[in-house]
Amino acid sequence: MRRDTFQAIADPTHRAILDMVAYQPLNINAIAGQFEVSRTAIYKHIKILVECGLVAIQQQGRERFCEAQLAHLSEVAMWMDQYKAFWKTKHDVPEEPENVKEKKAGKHKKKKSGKKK
Amino acid sequence: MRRDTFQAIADPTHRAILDMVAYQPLNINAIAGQFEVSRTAIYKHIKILVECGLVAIQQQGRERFCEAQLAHLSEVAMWMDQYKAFWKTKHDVPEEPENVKEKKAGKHKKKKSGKKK
DNA sequence: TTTTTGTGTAACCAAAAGGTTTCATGTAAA
DNA sequence: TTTACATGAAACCTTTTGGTTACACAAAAA
Repeated sequence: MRRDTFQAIADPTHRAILDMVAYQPLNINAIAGQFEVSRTAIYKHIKILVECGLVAIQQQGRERFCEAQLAHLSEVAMWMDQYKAFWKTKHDVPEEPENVKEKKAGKHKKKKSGKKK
Repeated sequence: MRRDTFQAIADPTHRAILDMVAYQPLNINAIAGQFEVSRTAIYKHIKILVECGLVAIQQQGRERFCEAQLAHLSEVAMWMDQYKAFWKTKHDVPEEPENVKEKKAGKHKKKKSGKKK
């Protein structure tokens, strides 16, 4: 099971949880209540975030409050920093490469000799 | 199948491929030759990167050269930007978009002047 | 021409991801 | 105490991921 910051923020649910607790700690039930899936499923997501160091848990009575520990995002930031020149100098609307359009249009299409079975 | 930039860069193999082709296009065999796993496995990774728009493919004869299209990283950067305060303040590396123009391709991180937060 | 090289893809497989239900346990409330 | 609540975790299931081998085919080389 991969447990790094890149993997952690790859999951949309993880990002949603981080968005929720970024500015105010919430207990686990409060977080789970915002999602369609079960509390257990959300609990597993939170557990992963804790293992990655992106969320810290603070016990208060029988409740456990999750608070964001976003410093670990710097790992991602540092990796991206080396490529910042490739997208910061341009506008922030990325262009779609031709190959992607072809692939999305249909896999049977070839660039040159179009005979494929 | 998730096909977004966050998911794309979550995979260490994907990041390694991007690192390889960031500054020079390489054909698929050349990329696959750098990994332990089979060419087919690497091909699938490249395909995902193409579908995410992070790699573009340019055909030359029977070879297909992969080149990085890192503009899509801005999606990740924009999400992280909102939390920059949580980890940027310790390094004190503020952003100043007006001064970025002299930045060229390269791994050098430049110190910039100006205050954002 | 024939052979080799570079690539695309199908079929298959094991492991991991991501969900569920169920139950155990500690704390708070009645 | 008894009950309700908040959480942790086990057992299980289905789908996705990430790999393999085998093969097809076009382009380059011999």
